[in-house]
This record gives sequence, structure tokens and C-alpha cells, in this order.
Amino acid sequence: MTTRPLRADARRNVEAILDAATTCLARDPDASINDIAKAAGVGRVTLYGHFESRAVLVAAVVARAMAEAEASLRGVDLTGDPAAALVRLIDASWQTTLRYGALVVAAEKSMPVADMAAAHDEPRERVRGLLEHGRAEGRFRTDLPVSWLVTTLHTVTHAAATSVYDGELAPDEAARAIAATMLGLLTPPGEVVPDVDILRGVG
Amino acid sequence: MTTRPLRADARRNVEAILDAATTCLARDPDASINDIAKAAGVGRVTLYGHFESRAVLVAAVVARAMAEAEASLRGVDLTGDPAAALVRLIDASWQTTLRYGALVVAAEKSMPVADMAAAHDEPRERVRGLLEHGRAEGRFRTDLPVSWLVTTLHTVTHAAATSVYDGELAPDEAARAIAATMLGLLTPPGEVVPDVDILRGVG
DNA sequence: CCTAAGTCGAACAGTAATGTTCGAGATCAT
DNA sequence: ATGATCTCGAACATTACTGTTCGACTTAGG
Repeated sequence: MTTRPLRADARRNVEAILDAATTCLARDPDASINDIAKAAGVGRVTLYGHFESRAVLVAAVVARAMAEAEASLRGVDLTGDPAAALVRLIDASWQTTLRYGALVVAAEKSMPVADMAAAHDEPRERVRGLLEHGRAEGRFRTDLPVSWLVTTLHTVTHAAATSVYDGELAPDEAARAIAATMLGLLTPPGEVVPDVDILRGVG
Repeated sequence: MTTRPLRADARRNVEAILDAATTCLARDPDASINDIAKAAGVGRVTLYGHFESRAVLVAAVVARAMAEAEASLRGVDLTGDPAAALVRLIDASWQTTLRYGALVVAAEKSMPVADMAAAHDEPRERVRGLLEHGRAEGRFRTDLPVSWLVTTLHTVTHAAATSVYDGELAPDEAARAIAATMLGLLTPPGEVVPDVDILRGVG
């Protein structure tokens, strides 16, 4: 059952297809197989030679994106000051969201709901743990459900991605904007909002 | 060119179609004309008798939603304390977002980009004015672009709508959650986050 | 250099949606 | 109650996409 090693050009094409599919689907979740093949500089038949169906292709794209996200998040130190840890987490996850953020829309249409839920669960739990920690220390607000706070981080990050895409937010300002926004959002009523620039590399 | 007055049953059907289209498109922006007609308890031919094309139908649905939104927002008093005014604005706009929020996705696919931009401009300007006012008074943060702050209100409100839809947030908690979230988010670094419950009807 | 592996375009079948046409029948309005 | 208005299902043309098959061609690699 072991798949024979692909020829060099075939391996190149698979890579090109995955790259093209990533950018095409991020731009338009309804992008056709034809568009993707053309963007990859490859015939439609060749694409089907490597990916059985559209569903298989987007699954492969998503898997690759998730693997990269995992890798970039695993290294983040979530201990110590919760606010500082949050800023580190945002810095690490921002690039991934910018590249792959819009993919979820494409994924939602061709993947079973259970798989989507499972894929979302792990990163949400990671964030949830950090927020709970901050709440226990009195640094993050407790007057709103944790699940809601997790959702806001998610949604604010995605909003930043589309803002950058639309030219409303400069790419190099984005991570700081997200961090500043979240630090204010998470501060308990009656407490003072921390300055994001103190918590980041102050240049 | 003045359209003759419709017969009673025709008027009823037009209403039913608009209602059905609103809920169907909010649930699934790709809902087919067939689904909408069936949901309205009407044949597909009848629908086409009243709405030339899918584009015309969604335009009509959007127009009705925008009119209702306009009506509910026009009455909001935006003067006085900016934080209190923001809370009033959120309370007024929340119900509309909950009902019509997901429509924008459907609208984006069948309306010219210019129309979408124009439709978004007016409410954004309203919010922008309020935020500028708050910034001038030192109540809202000035270390982030206003356009970004406007975007966050937009995105947080929509996130609340989908959270309610998914059962993660109780409908009656939503408006308070949005207001609390935004008040924290908008507080300048170094300042104290206001308590939302003091600014709302304290029950 | 020669073969197996890979590519490509064209042409095909299948599906699903939009929009139109027709005529028979129901419903409102006067 | 009678004619204009409206509804409805079925059938049709059109378009767009997915996925497959075929045979001729190019390329990798020993």
C-alpha cells in the first residue's frame, strides 16, 4: 500500500497546486478547480491526478495549514505574566492567521462538521487555558464568559487579517493593534488598561 | 411606468417571499431560489413573477433590512457622555444585527462592490463620529486608528450574533457582553475600564 | 538513449442551479 | 358571476462546475 516515490516534476506540481489552492481559496472560498489549476500553472487533469476530488484537495490544504500553525504555536511560552504571554501568543499566531485565515470558509463547505469542530477545539483550549490563568490572577476580567473572550480573540484576529487585506491596516501594525485591542478588552472593569508597548519588544 | 396596485394575495406573497429569503439567506447565503420559494410556501415561478432575478431579490431583502436598521438607529441620542452613548447605540443596533447579520455574506456575492461599500459607509460614519468625539474627550483610546476601532465594533457585534446562533451566548446577555467588551477595548491605556452596568439601565 | 512516469487538451457525462415558457386552474375585485 | 390577475407544476434552454477518459506528447532518470 506504500505509494511509490513521486517523480521530481510531480512533487513540484503537487507543491505548486497546494500553494495555489491556498491563496485562491483564501481569496475566494468558491474558487473553482479550474482557477486553482490555472494559478498553479498546471492542467486540470494533472490536478485530478494528484487529488481525487475537491474535498480531498481542501482537506490537504487545511492539513498543511494546521500543521504550520501547530508548529508555530507549540513554541510559545504561556507561563508567567498572562498579559505578556497573550502578547507572545498573538505575535506567533498572527502570521498564520494572515496567510490561512480565510481558508476556514472554504473548509466549512466541504468538511464534515465534526472535523471542523475538532480542528477548532485544540487552539481554543490553548487560549482558554491562558485566559483562565489570567482570570485566576485577577489580570483578566471575570464578568464575561471565558468562551466569549476566546471568541473575541479569534474574531479580532480575523478582522485584522481582512483589514490588512483591504489596505485599511498596515501589515506591520497589525500584531500590535491586535495585542493592544485584546489587552484593553480583557482588563477587568475598575482596573487600569496596560500599555501594550511595555509588554512587547520596545524596539 | 407606475406599477399598478398589486392584488391582495400577491402582496401577501411578496411579503412571505421577503421574510423567507431573509431567514434562508441568513442561515445559508448560498440558499437556492427553490429553497426560498419553498420556505415561503410559494412556487418558484411565482417568485420569479415578483423578482426578476436572484440579484434583485437579495437587493430587495437588503434594502428592507437597511431601512429597518436606519429607523432603529436614527432615534439614538449620540450626544453627552461618549461611553453612555455607545452603550445606547449598541443596545439599539443589536437586535437588527442578530436578525440580519449574516445577510451581508449573501449580499457580497450578488451586489456590485461599489453598492456594498456605499451601504457600509453610512453606519460606519455614524460610529466613527461617536468614537472621534470620545477620543477628543480623552475617554476613548487614540493609540489605534479610528477605522480599526470602528471595525472592531462591527466584528464584535457580528461575533456575538453567531455566538448566540450557536448557543454559546444567551440572547439576553449579548447586548451587555458587547457593550462591556467594547468599553474595555476602547479605554485608553493607563485609564480605568468603566463598569458597563453603571452605564446601562441598572435594573 | 530508452522506458516508465507524468503532463496536457479536448471531449464527454453528470449534476445542479438559474431563468423562461406554457397552459390549466385558483382567487381576488367589482 | 365574470373577467382580469395571480398561482402553479412541468418542461425546457442555458450556464457552470465536477470528475472521467482518451491518446498524443514531454520529461525524468537509470
